[in-house]
Amino acid sequence: MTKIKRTLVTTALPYANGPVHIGHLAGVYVPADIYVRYLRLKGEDVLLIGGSDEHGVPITLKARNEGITPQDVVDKYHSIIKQSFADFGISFDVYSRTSSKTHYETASEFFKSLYDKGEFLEKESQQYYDEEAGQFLADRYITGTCPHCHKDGAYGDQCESCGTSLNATDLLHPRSTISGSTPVQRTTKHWYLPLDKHEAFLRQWILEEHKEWKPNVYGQCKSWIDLGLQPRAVSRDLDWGVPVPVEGAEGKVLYVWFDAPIGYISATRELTPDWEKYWKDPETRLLHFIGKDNIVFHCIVFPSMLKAEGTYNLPDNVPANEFLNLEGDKISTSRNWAVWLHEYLLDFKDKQDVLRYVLTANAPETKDNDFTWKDFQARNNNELVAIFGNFVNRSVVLTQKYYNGVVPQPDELQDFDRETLEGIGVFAQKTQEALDQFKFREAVKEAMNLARLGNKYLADTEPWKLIKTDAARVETIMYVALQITANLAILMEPFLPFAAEKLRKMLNMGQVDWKLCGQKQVLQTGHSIGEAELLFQKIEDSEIQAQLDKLQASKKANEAAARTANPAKENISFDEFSKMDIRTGTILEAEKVAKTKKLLKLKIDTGLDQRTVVSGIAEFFEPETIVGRQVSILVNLAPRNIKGIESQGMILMAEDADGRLDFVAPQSPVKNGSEVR
RNA sequence: GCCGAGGUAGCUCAGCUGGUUAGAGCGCAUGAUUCAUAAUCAUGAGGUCGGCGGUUCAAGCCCGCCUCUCGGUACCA
Repeated sequence: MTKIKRTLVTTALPYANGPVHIGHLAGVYVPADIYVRYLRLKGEDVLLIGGSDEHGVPITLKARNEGITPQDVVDKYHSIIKQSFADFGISFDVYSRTSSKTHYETASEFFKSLYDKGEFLEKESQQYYDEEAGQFLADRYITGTCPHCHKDGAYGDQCESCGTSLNATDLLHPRSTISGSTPVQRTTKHWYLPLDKHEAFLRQWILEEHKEWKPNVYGQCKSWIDLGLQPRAVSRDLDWGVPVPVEGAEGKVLYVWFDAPIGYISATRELTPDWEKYWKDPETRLLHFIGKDNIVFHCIVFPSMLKAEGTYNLPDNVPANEFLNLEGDKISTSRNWAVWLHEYLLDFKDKQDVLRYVLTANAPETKDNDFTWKDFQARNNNELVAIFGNFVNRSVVLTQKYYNGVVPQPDELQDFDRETLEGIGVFAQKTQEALDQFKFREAVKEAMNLARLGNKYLADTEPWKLIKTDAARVETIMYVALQITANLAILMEPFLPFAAEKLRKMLNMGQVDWKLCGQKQVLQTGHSIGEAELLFQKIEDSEIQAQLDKLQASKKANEAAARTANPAKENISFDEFSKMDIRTGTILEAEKVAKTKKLLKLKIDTGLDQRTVVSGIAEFFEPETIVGRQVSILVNLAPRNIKGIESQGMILMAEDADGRLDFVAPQSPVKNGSEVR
């Protein structure tokens, strides 16, 4: 086992096409920040790396839609994100961006290094090219008719109507969304990272040597490796990104997934000339904090890149979190179903620690979790205010009242005093053990337990009563209570840095010294503390209601948007319409197609014949309930084999805004085989 | 369908290599208390550990089947 001298912590680079929300925070930035603050307090050599991920097609699309440049888009979001992180207290050593000059150089060098070593495959393929715009088209820039469901408006990579992932070259009637022209296929060359060649290594490295990774991470890796790894293109034909640094690669950039993780390296390089020490010295430990959507990149793809390059360390652990939901629904940027960090910071001024606490105490460590405003309020009022803030306030107020703020001289300790002082060490120890294992939820709970210990100590000793009868005893009691208070000022620092600092100021403690954490004497007798000040404020119902109203408003806006029907397709002639032969028919039999989720095999009496149709409606209808129903069926659609069944025709369905399907059929019984027109 | 992760008190979660009456916090009830932002402290109620079957002296934990949730993947004429 190599001795660890330093730690490099990376946090997933937020994509610069929108601000940061609580899901990002809970999954990545809050735990990473807690961990790094903890290591720093222990005096360890550690760096926290972050930055904005600014390349990729979605950003170019957003720029085009808004009539601005991609650089404008990323400039806008990069500054919002960077500022909100800073205000929130995520203690990055560097927060960079992938549009920086250093990153272009680093990513180019990295590519060049793998290229020179022959680690890439070169492959030519057919891609669509827009002759009017003079450029190759990314999949998202092409729309056309889906070859599966025959709906218009499918994208080159996916049909949003039926959900199928596509190759752009499969689309019928493709159109460029840039110029509207019909693109032509051209041959283009790309480089591929042969992940399949690294499979044996990955199997050994992850499945054998990293059994200690979190179950969700380990399991997902195993799933992917067992599924078989494919070569992955590392370049694309696009003009936004890091140019591929080889001859004859004009108009090609590095694929965003390839350049983004290299952003960690670039950022480190911007930070320190010693960057190689953090990336290549085997005595450095590399940790990636990410969300579960990023597991494949950080456990399979990026390590393969690093391994192929040959001089870099591989990650030691990848403590990926699950997802956070919001009030029962999935967080969504496009649907504006989120609590945005920059808005939170305005709505809840100086309450960074409240959000940090709630997201830590309710972190999605082992499974998806739900954030609710009611829980947010309860945790603030019942835990931060009532347990932690209240205990601190009690001990400081009493000290002011009895001793003018001077830490008293303890008299002889009783057993209960000794047990309580021992308890400080126990909770400090438990907190640290949990932090060492990335169990942040448990860690913050143990830290809170120290405050509970304080409340219990005061309740049991009742100094406000003894002050009248046994003043000497009260000196001991207040001494002990103050040691707990001072310990809290240290122990809470990783979790609640703002409150911890305020508390240290209140106690006139000066700099945090983690070595004192868990000690029985942190404040010396005779030391003067300041006036009591509330660490946390109660949050009123009205504030919570305002947030709920805000969410309700975006829900309404979404519903309104969903009600807007898609624009009409271009006109066709009557002849074109009459080519379609639609008839009424009756479902005679229906059964689920084995091993599928959506498919029903239907037998239809079309009035002409009885035929079999496979239809993707199983999610909405039980087979037995639709037998006997009349339907409309397109009878002259070319037959197609689906899951080994010849499907002869297509049942017409209407799709509701939420994706629900319903039959399009006559209102009253009509003879089977009647023409629909 | 296949792969992965989950399903433990009303809510959020712990439960080590299977071992005595299954735990914590919040919420709830009762009592104590007033230094404190009606905060705190104590006590209590509440669980057929998703379901069925099996292995075992013993299963929340192991095995098989089923079921629900989340993610990935296949299917959608």
